[in-house]
Amino acid sequence: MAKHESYDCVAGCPVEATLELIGGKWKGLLLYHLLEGTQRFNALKRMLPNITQRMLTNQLRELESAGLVHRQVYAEVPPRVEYSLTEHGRSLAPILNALKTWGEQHLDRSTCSQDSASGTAEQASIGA
Amino acid sequence: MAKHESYDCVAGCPVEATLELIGGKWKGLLLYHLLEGTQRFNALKRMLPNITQRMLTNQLRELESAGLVHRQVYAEVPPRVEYSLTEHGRSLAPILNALKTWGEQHLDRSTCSQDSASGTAEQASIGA
DNA sequence: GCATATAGTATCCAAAATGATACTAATGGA
DNA sequence: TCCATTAGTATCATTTTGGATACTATATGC
Repeated sequence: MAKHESYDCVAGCPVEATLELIGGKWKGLLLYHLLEGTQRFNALKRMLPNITQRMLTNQLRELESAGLVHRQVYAEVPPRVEYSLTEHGRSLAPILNALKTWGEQHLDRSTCSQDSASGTAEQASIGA
Repeated sequence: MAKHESYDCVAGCPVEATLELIGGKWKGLLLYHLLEGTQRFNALKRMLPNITQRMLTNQLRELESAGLVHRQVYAEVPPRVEYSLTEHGRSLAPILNALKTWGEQHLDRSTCSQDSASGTAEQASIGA
């Protein structure tokens, strides 16, 4: 999504601005996983099997410059880098949970490859 | 943002899926404005001064196919088309409000051109 | 001496999103 | 007769995103 520097909105501007921070391809996911606690680079990579290193680095750096994520480097070999949410990032928790809840209630679950509930059918397909 | 068809996430998937629905460049804004009620095409265009017709049509159509927005065409001349939220769309209200509140509290207000509160300075700039 | 692991970079390319601009139809009013 | 209005389309160019691939450093274990 292209950034817009001058928000030409009068009313909904903060909505767009917030959406821009968390709207990268993997950012929602990353934030969501980091909500569970500090994670190393490779741990995150394992959680997102299809992400490339480039994108993982990239998205994490963007989250870092947005002040949402803290990056802690340990001078060891092999290197160790731990990522965690800042206070700022943790304050997104209600939003992330709202997104998750809405998605679970309103989107067809079948798009997700695996999930615990596969027999129960109380989920609404989009048209409903 | 590129769509991903097969959500490779096990846990945060609904977060990403929901984000995809509302993550278009103007979608957050459009949904936010439609929360206030039914709007005609040109009314929306006036609310988003920098949007092009192409993008407005485009984003509205996408919201429509996502089942979030209803498009009512009146066979008049000149044409009249009214856009409103579906139930599905209205159910996003908590999310949109959460995004707005978070943005107001955590983002530097100065990026926004105009807004009512310009004297009070209780907003935190990003670094805080 | 060599492979392994970690957390990256660098480069190039493809695809998707967005923007600019010009065009349309039908009717009412000046 | 001509212009304005509405809600679009069509076409093209540009920008932004995302993906593939190959490359790096260095201590450790074998």
